[in-house]
Amino acid sequence: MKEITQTKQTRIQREKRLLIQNAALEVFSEFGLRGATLDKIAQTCGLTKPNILYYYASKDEIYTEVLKSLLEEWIRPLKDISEQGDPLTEILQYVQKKLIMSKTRKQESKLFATEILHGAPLTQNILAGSLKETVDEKVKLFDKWISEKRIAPVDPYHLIFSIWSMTQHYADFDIQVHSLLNHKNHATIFKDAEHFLLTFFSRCLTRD
Amino acid sequence: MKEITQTKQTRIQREKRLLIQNAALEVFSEFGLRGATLDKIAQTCGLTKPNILYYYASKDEIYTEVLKSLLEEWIRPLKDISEQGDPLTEILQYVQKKLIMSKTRKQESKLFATEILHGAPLTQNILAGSLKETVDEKVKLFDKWISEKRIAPVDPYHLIFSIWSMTQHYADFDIQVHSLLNHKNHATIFKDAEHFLLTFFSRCLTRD
DNA sequence: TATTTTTTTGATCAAATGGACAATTATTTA
DNA sequence: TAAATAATTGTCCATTTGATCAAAAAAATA
Repeated sequence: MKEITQTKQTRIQREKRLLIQNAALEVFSEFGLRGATLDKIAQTCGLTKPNILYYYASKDEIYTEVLKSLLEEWIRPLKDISEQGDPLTEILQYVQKKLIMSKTRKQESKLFATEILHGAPLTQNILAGSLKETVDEKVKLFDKWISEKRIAPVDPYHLIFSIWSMTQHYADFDIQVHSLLNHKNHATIFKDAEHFLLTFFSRCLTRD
Repeated sequence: MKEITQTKQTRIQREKRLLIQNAALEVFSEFGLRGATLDKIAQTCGLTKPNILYYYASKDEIYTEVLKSLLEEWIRPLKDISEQGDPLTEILQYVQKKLIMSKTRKQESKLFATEILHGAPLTQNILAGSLKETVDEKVKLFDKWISEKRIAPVDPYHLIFSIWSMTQHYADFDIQVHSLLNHKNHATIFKDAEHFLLTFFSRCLTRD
């Protein structure tokens, strides 16, 4: 097996690794790290189990890689919040982006949630690292906006938590949401959710 | 092994079953259904594995029982919302109760979240049953309050989702919350969260 | 095309794990 | 206290599963 650190990857290596990652995301997000089996991943991507272990040293390595590539994408929208823009618009846009991610990246959301829920064994350094950095930066920005009276005073950390929790809820708890809404049309639910969230955060952030 | 359906349970049966349930809650909430092992549960409560299987037919049966007893308690505060009380006060009190549950019943919250996240294989009937019943009832009440202009107009279903998601976030994602808040004192975090949530929902529900 | 390198897989292993069971011990009941 | 019932445990089993490896097949390279 080739070293992961090598710079040159063959075409086949690139293709197969991606194939495995996609299958792994599907299986891990549904069953969790321990519930997922190499057999299921193999079956999902149409490879044999030893073949998978030719590309990845272990099940844990697959899990770690899937999670890593997910996390970057996960943080990005937060980084996009711009000091130049209108505060309320910027924040509401962030809410919208997060909600869209819940709709289009449900598997990623669930995988991330499961990871944190079970103690973030493989993510703790990232949580304390690049995520924390970005969050702290935006918290400062929010505090600035508050002191300039451009948004209503709220604890910026908890504001961010509220955006995360409310948007991700539609991905992570989709079973419950659909069940309670009589299995209403998927698009309708997200349209309603968007309207609710934008109203909600507008009201909350424009109060004196 | 005695039938579960029998009415008379011996003292030992009652004690040991409770012992097992508590240990199971601890282990299941940390590792999930598949990650939890009978050995771990046995070790946690100081019994032997065969002894556990003397009281429960299978691992799944333990899981189901723990989850069932959890769900009743989980729904209760929602039922407490009273038509007689002041609308805003009633809703804010519900928020507070849910937040307290996140603080004092973290394991239950995590177990429930994991269950829903992974497709609610053992809970779907309850979701569609007694929980849905209670939710629908309170949604009607909220709609009534809105039509009477006693609270601001919002989609009641999504309002409930927002309360659930924001409060449970402090239990389910505690690792992330603590990590981002520099491992600040536990009590302080919940005090801040409470203040944030009450401000948040007040603003949102008193807008015209 | 011949040689080398990469990729694939069937067979297999060892550890973990849910569960069974008979034998033993403790408790209750008559 | 003796008999009956309940509780406990050591031992064992079958299955699952992550991982190994040597041999075969395919692809790249010279």
